[in-house]
Amino acid sequence: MNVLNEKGFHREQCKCGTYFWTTDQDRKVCGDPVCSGGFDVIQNNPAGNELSFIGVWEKIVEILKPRGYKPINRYPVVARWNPTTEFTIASIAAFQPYVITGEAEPPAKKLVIPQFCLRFGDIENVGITGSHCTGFVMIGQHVFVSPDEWNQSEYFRDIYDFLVDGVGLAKEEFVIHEDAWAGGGSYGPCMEFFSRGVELFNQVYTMFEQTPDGDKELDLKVLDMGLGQERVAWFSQGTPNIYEAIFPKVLKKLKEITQIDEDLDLYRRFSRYSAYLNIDEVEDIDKAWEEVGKKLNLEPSTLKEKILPMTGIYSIAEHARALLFAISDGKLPSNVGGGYNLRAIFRRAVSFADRFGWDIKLNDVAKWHAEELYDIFPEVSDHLDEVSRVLDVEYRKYYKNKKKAKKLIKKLIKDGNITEDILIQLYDSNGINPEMIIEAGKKHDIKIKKPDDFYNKVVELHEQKEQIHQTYVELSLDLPSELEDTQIEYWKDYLLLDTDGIVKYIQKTKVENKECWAVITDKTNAYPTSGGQLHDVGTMNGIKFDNVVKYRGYIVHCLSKKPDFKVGDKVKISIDKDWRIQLAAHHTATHVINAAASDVLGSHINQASAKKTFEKAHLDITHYDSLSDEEIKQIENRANEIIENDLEINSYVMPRAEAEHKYGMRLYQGGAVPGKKIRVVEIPGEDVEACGGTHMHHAGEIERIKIIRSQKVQDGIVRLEFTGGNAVTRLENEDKQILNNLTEKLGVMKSQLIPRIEELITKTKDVQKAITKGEEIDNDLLQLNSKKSTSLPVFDTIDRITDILKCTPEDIENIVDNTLENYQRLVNLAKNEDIDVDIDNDIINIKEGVNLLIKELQGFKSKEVIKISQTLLKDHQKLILLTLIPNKNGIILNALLGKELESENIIHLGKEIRHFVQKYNGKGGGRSSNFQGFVPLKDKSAINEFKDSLLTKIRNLVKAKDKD
RNA sequence: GGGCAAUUAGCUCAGUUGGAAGAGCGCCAGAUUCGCAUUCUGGAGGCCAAGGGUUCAACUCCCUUAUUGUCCA
Repeated sequence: MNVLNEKGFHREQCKCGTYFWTTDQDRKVCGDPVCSGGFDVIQNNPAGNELSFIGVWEKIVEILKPRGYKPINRYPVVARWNPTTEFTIASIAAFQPYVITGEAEPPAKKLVIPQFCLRFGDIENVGITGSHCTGFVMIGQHVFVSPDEWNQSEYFRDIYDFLVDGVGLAKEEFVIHEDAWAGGGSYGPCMEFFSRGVELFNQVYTMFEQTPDGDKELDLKVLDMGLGQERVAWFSQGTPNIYEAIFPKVLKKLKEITQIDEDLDLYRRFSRYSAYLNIDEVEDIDKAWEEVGKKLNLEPSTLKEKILPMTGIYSIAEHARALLFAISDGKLPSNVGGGYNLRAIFRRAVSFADRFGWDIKLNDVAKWHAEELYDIFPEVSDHLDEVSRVLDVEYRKYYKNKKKAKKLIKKLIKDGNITEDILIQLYDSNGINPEMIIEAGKKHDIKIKKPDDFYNKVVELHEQKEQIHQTYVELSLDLPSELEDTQIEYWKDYLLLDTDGIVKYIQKTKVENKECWAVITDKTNAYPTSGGQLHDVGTMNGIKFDNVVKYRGYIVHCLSKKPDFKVGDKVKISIDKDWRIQLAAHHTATHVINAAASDVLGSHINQASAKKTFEKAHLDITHYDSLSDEEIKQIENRANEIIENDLEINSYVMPRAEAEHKYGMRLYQGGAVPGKKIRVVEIPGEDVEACGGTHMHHAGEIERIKIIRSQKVQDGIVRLEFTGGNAVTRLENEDKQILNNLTEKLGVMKSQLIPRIEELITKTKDVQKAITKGEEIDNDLLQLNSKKSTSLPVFDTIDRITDILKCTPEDIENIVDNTLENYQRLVNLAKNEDIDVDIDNDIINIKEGVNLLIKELQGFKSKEVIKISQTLLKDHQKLILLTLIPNKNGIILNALLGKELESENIIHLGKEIRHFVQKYNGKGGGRSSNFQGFVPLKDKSAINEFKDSLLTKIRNLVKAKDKD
């Protein structure tokens, strides 16, 4: 490196193998803290200029802007534009993948960006090691140029000058490592700047890409320099840890509230060794504390007592800042996906506050951060209310879980015998870590051993169980290499149904496990399944195609019959009109719903996914709670209001950079979209999305939207299912049909349906109860006679009925049928008066204090008979009660013992009767006080014979018992 | 994206190898009291999350679904 030689550096190799550059003739180790023995920033701070956190950014702009670097705004931390990552983890992620691949123009050829990033790999180290953060700003120095414009020494000199002139670091103070960096299929050499054990930044020269044919120089060379704004600020100020340097105002407030016994001097000394407490690199964390204690001449317990409260407020402050950015950029804490990381840091922060009994709300801490960062990130102050609401919900969930955990632990302690498996299971299923249980155990003098490799075992548990995902069968076609991409016609106008195309390729193949003839034409208006919208159906020269798929740049029509045309022929492609209009209605409706949900619920609403078919559509939105009926109604009303206003739906195809500049990252609601140019669909003033779907011209064409239902599909994501256009009418007709059928079944008018169904349900219940309890049955219960009526629109009526019956609309008729049948059966039984037992005449006295009753009950269910028996036995505690229910296959036999006989141990019904019925090919069993079973006897006289001998048997058994 | 757990009275939860649905709190009534609190007695309140399967018999076993929670990537 010419520049380095010119500045007086020379090259050395460290014992760890790394090549490095230094001005120090005697230096033999590289700058990594492991090789050079811990951090050394704090002693004799080497930086000449003290820069505040924001000052670092200001200084870099001051030095690099005159040299042609354009300062640009940060991108969101939720990387919607980037299909390779969920969160923005580095400044270069803002330009991945499409700028790097050359598909999209960069905002400027040379730029600097203060990119807030999230990384959750080191959560446990935050606050402890003094240098780790989950959220941090990576200042990017980026250049995107062709190979002939590339000037590596210049880029190196620019950042070198920032370090020497901007930070005021003498060149003797740093060491530069040579290394290589690879990622995303491309790679290049890099230079890492270390000083006193701290890596300040890393400059990567991405110049090559790996291809199957070997390495190739990239058409677009990329400079990727990422500088930790926090680290440089810390370094230049020489504070005891990174946190004191980056948010001093927030820390000041936290220290006021907590009144902690701050010992910065101790932390200063401690921080020299805190890298030894890095969870990732240390095997036994307790031992590590011990060692650090030794070096500081302190007992590990005293050390922890002094240091931990400080790590507590650092963690709280750090996590609150990360949460502030993540939530205001549209990510919600959740139990799945990336949202889980947010929940993890939230809970870690809150548990620090709980452990020390501090009265701190993260909502406030986030607000203070927004204030402290206002000069560099004013945008995070815009969403503070929403952030606060999200945090409140999170607090609620946290405390609910904690309460539950306490209860579980209490129970466990009571039961004793806490095994390793139980510990693992509790952690995995209930989130209760072993430390909590051990602590609780101590209070009750129960020793619980935590296995040494606990967390490894948890990981193992998951490794064993996790299976390989099913991959769908992909289409594979042998396409000629010169075939050009299909020209897309369907963006022009959704009502364009017919178009001509030249056949380019025909092959018999299988698509989604169905045989078909795949046909590719030079251009087509047939929409392939994509962006959550189902494919078109239609005909090609009269031959039906019922599927259309995307295959690389081609659109493949899947024909159901062998085509009679050949390659080179001109064919007419026609799309099914109803199908196309319906899908367009559903797709446009999805955008309308998205806008309406955002209006009603707040700006945190983002699309998580969506699906549009012929029958219905659904949209998954990010929201922290399930929706109330009221909210759903509001969204539906708002959506229909947009339709009534008949706003125009505009679509433009424009360069990606221009679209991003004009509309921002909200564009990527449906996910990342490839291509230099993207299509933007806009409902002016309501919604803008990058979208390739077929859309209507005006919102009014949707006619109306009906939200069918909403459900929480996972924590933080709510699904709205709805229909639009003709599908609403179709659905309405289906529902009308259901209601018509119901009026017939129940013999009422439509307006009386709801009260009648309610009546049916309650009277069925009441009759059943009256029968089983032997109560007098009110005549009113034996007929459906309510005259009440309520008048509701069709959809609302169906909604009400599904509520009452706790079922889906499809099941309504079935359930009403079953309930009616059951009601009729019960009414007949009640009228029969068969249940009234003439106790005095029917009871047989076996001996003193033991009575027997045998009773046949037609048309009852086994459960009902048991209930009736119970009622009867309440008044006759010295009774052995036998009941028979004849049905078409035989008789169901039940036997019960009265309470008084039960204690006298007079007979073992379960065993004895079981033994007895086996002679009749019967089956059954039970306990000493009851029997349930079945005997396959159908003939009346056979049943009577069976009854008699059963009576004799029981009488003999009871008498025999007497003799013992 | 995947794994695991839970779902029983208005609430918090028990329920043994399948064999008669329970407790505490709350609610209602009666007694005690000048009245309230308290205490005592009695009572109401359950499609055991939904659907299917196995079985003579399912809260219990198996499968599917829903909801809630949790852990991992």
